[in-house]
Amino acid sequence: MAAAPLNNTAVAILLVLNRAPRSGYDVKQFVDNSARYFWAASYGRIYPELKKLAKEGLIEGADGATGGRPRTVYSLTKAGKEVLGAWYREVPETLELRDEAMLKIFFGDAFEPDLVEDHIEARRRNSARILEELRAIEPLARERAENDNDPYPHETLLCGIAMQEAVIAWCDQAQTRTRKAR
Amino acid sequence: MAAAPLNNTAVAILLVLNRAPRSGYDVKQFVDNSARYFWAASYGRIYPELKKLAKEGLIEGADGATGGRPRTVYSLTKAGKEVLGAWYREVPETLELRDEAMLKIFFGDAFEPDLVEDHIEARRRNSARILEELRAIEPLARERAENDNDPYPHETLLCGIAMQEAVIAWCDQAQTRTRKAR
DNA sequence: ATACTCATGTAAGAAGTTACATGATTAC
DNA sequence: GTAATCATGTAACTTCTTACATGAGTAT
Repeated sequence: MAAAPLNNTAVAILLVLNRAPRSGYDVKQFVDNSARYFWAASYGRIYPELKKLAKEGLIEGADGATGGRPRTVYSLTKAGKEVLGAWYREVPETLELRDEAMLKIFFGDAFEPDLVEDHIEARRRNSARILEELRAIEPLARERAENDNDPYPHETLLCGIAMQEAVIAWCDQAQTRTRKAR
Repeated sequence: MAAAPLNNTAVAILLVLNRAPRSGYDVKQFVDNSARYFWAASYGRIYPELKKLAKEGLIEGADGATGGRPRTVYSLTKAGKEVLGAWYREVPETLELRDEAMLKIFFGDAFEPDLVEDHIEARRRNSARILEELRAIEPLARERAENDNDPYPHETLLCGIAMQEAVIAWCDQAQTRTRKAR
């Protein structure tokens, strides 16, 4: 069977399971607590995808029930590691942004200036909130980077911080400039 | 009939038609040439959505054939303007990013350092290419902002430039830091 | 002539969200 | 006991991409 290309959910699952065996629930938690700002996955896709990957032999499930609570813990198979390695080597990479506030600002001329300013302000608040969250976990991430000798999660966090700071700075400048022009 | 919430394609269509009547083809062109970096739309969604919006009475089509080439030019109805205005006033706003390079970098520890560096480099090139494109159209956008007395498209362009610059700066720093650690 | 752009559309399938349903365990 | 969290899943629906098909006009 030809290797079907890995979808967004599949790569997230394989990457997470490559670190350690986990349940579907835990995969979702891990993604939410780490890659959430640049990669999303929902239960509605994770569970079907786990079954599909298991059927294809890229992962395998084992019973990991804790007490009476049923639980399936999945781990990568050798085939799964190979497919993941091949995917990792590929270079053309998705880069998609969907930014509704920016869309509203772009088309702002057709609406009242006050409304546009609200959206610049909303965009600012959104970035400020994310920035706060990122900064809150940054010390821990830095510590982990040193302890585990793995700089990458911390580095991507720094990228997120830099991006949010850039947007916030722009919001401030844009507000000043457009206010002055009124 | 209760107002169905506007989807991503619908808002793009309404915003574009609110500026001036256009064909489906032209809507796509306009979005591609302006909002492309933070809002995407495909023909496969635009044409069905045009019919749906027309059926709902938010837009209406008129024959705009040029010679023997058939063409339907759509324009916003009064109802469409109202729905668009209501949408514009809403504040909770989608903000989604899907950044495959960042995902690969995050999970880089499980792979060879050279590969991770390739992905940082790829991410940098990607942002550099976008930045070049944005900078190329910036002078024209600035001129238009002054002539049309509409600062917003130029402002969002400046935001895009700032974001790309931030990512590029981070790529440079991340490469230096992770190389040093090797 | 031939290649490109204009212009509209459909079919098929993948991907995705959201809401719902179920039940166990744990912390208060 | 009750609320929150752990844990798994499905159903219904929307959205979206991609590929294909068609044909007219335009520039070389």
